[in-house]
Amino acid sequence: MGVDLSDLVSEIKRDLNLAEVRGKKVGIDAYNAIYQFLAAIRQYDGTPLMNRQGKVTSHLNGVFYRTVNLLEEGIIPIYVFDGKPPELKAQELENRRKMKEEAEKKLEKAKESGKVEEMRKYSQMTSRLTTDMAKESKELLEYMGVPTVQAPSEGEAEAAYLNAKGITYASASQDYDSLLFGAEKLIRNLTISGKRKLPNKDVYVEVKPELIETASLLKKLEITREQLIDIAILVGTDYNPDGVRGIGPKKAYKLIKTYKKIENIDKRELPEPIYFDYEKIRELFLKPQVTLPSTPLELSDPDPSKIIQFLVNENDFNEERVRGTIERLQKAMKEIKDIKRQTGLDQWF
DNA sequence: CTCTGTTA
DNA sequence: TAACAGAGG
Repeated sequence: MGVDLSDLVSEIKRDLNLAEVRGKKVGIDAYNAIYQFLAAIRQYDGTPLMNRQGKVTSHLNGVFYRTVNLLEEGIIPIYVFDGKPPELKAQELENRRKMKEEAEKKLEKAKESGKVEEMRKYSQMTSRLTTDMAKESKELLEYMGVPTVQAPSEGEAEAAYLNAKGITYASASQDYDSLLFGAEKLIRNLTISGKRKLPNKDVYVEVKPELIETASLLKKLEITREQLIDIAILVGTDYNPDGVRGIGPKKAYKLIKTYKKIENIDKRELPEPIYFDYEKIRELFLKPQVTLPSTPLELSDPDPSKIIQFLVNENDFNEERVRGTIERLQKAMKEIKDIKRQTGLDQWF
């Protein structure tokens, strides 16, 4: 999912020192983050964490510990949740639904034959982020004192808007769409632990946070954001998942460098005609549906008893562990207050 | 993904 | 102190 611009971005991306983000707000694409938790926080055979009623709790586990880790680094996470997807996304969403159905079938087969490796692989692929899960994640963050933002439409677009408006320092997501939506800075791999499992393997590799600045990218490529969007459309976005077959990032870049925009491209240069409405897709990236938050996005004091009630009593988390993490949370919040005092950015109340 | 206890 | 295995709910 998302646009694959890794080939174009590889030259200008750089390692991010987390100290650079101390005391600053970072918009987090909540869907992107929670989905990763759902896929990754599982037992060896792929069973997700669940409470006694059998409801999945992997997302709560991920949100809770990741958020405290970020706050301990002095980073203020602003989770941005998806609203209603644009109609043009229907095809992509349908594709994802089909993929999950396929994975579910394969999972059944793997279960029948008891192949544990495959069970885990296909379980991950069946991960579904429900509206309940999004609601529960927001609820937990509220008790933790961490603000959230409800996007009218695409969360990624809203997060990019907050960044463009200077409300956040950067936008964090694994997808490159943020760049198309107008984010100034994109952080990928915003994690503290630095370990990530390789797809389909039981091997862990070091992953470091990296920073991509839109201005550097456009300068390096000598193009405009509109042209970057055209490149993405040729390659394929969530609004035209197939793109133009046979055109990858490198070829798309050459075409746009030569012809400036999609409508100018010589038809003989394309392996197949363009059948999608590229003007409408462009519009979705250039003028996405976004909103200015009605209240300032500031941290507030955590409510330990509500966190305990929710995680321990309702979702069967280990009380000792949760209490320990709440202490870390409170300490981290105090330190952030100090950073703000020192840097004169105090907007606590 | 992240935490904790164990091992070298 | 760092690397690893196993568990978390």
